[in-house]
Amino acid sequence: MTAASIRARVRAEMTDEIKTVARRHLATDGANLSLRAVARDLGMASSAVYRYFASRDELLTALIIDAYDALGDTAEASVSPGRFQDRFLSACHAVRGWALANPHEWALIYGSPVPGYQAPRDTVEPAIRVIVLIGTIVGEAAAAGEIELGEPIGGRLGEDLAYVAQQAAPGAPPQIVGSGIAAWIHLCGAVSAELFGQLNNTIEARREFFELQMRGAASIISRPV
Amino acid sequence: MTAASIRARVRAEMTDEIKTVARRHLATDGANLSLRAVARDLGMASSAVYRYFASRDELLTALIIDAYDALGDTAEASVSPGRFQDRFLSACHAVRGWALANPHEWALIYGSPVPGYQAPRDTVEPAIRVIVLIGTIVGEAAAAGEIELGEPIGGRLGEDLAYVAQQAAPGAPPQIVGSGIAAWIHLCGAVSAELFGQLNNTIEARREFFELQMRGAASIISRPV
DNA sequence: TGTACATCAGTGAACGCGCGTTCACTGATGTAC
DNA sequence: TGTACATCAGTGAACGCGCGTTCACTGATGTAC
Repeated sequence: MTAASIRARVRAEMTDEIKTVARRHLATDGANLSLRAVARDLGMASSAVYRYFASRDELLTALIIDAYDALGDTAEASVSPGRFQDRFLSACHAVRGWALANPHEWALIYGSPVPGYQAPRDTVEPAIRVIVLIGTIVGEAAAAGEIELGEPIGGRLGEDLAYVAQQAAPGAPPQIVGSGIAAWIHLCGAVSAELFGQLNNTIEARREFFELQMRGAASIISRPV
Repeated sequence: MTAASIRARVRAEMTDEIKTVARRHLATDGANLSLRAVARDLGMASSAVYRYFASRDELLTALIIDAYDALGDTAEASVSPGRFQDRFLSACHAVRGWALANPHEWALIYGSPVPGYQAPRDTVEPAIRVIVLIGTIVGEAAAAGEIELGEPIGGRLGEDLAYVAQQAAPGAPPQIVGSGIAAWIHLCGAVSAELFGQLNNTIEARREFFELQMRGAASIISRPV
């Protein structure tokens, strides 16, 4: 191993360490996490962090990308061949499981936008992994004839959906793409509701309730309204 | 009008003015709104605000309660007698309309929790107005026979739902309460997705897509899975 | 009606704190000859 | 192999800022007799 590559590895490890500590700070500070506090926890001068991240926002961006990727990895890994509903539910439970294990990272990517923070372009690709996964599951089920097609969707919405289909799931019927996005939105809403406290003192059987909801979403996809 | 009541009115007006300015600051600062900045905008010393609110958190609480109440008023006012689906969709569109008009207040009440902020008890009652409204709509439709009952729900979730039904909609079958809560969660998820940017560069026909989703939610309620 | 007192809104200075970012620097480590 | 130089991680002080909250105070307005 060359000296240069050792240096690169040490640098990568330090970068990871900063991100790990920063992730911990998400719990207490949310998206207002403080560079100085992170540096303090690492026992280094706050200015040293600037060797690794050009600004606080860049660190935040790195955390966001990592969160999307970790969630994407988890969701993708959870899906194995099988029937539509099983695959869909696996993905949903994987998303929920990751979110429960990493609530503050979930809030970072699916919570209220951080005022003044503008996500750069390179967040887009990791950001769409879950919806692309759901699109794939739904598209394959449609191709396998497991899904009844609903009425075609016209108007502006029909065009939007046709465009998304063309970009992300060529060949998939637009109305299926619409159901897929709707299911994904319900999924995110269900996870956020649980995580952000909307079910407190109301529903304790959360996994069952989540499953009930996602079965409903799946049923709309396979037997549309 | 007695002198005392004049003073009380002036005080109430000043309180309102502070809240109005603070609401404006939600747009730029989110839930980190700064008491000093609010006072500055009002042309008064920051310490003067303490005549009206004991702390920053108390001001935040007032904004939260007001937001829940404004949303509750709007939703309740939108619902007139009629068939189940119309009533439900009216409520959904009213919620979405209010959220689009007041995005930062929506984020305050349905976005990620503010780190370190603990909502006091008096936020609970305003907070549940929308879900209570949906519960009422669903319950009345069930009583009128517009809704097919699904399979009874057993286990822990069944108990939770039975308890909620007993508290909030006496007489309503628990499985209907479950569908109502699920629909409300999808509603919140759909509004948040639109507001928090999840549909950017994907779906432009937002109202239509929202309607499609809420029709789906309504259909699950009236013809359960 | 007039006067003494109480109430209360608002001021301005201060406390003690934390923040992001910059900058000149030190010293270790690597590279080229 | 030894030396001169370049690279780069990390330091510590500083800049300029904003924050929530407290406190002693002023002065206007209301109340009780």
